[in-house]
Amino acid sequence: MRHWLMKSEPDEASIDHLAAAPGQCLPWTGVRNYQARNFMRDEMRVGDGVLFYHSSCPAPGIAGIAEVASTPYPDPTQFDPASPYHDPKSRREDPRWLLVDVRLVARTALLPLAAMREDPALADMATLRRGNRLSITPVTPGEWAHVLERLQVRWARA
DNA sequence: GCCAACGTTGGC
DNA sequence: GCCAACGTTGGC
Repeated sequence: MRHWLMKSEPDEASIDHLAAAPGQCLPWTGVRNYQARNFMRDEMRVGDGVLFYHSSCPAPGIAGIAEVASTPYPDPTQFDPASPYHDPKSRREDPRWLLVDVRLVARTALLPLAAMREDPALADMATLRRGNRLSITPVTPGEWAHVLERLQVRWARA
């Protein structure tokens, strides 16, 4: 099993939205970056662990734990002209953008970005690297175990 | 609002 | 294929 950090703007999809969703599960819509898409399309498996990260907000940081809850499938928003994620160049016969569903495992206290940066155990985290803008990044087993420990989350699959 | 960093576009 | 221009991300 692999582990991931997935960024979401809480205005759009916060950990609270996830907790309130049917089955505490949401489709990860809106990814329009090929590298992030490829992680979902090629490397994620159902049951993979997810650090749910709040970005572009007053208090950025890890807000909870989630898991990958589906295999990849086409992001419906790419075909919706009314959606901000509409992609007129994507064809239904050959969808450009795929997504996975994500299910809540645990809401946690916020692990603020500043605290992540101060933590030597997280010094090499992909998402903390200079200039990184990827909304989905791999998390190593060590980083995953460390974050769950800090957040006091016990998870059978961890 | 600012700005660094990166990704994408499109002319050539 | 190159690369300048432009757009986006995301912290501050």
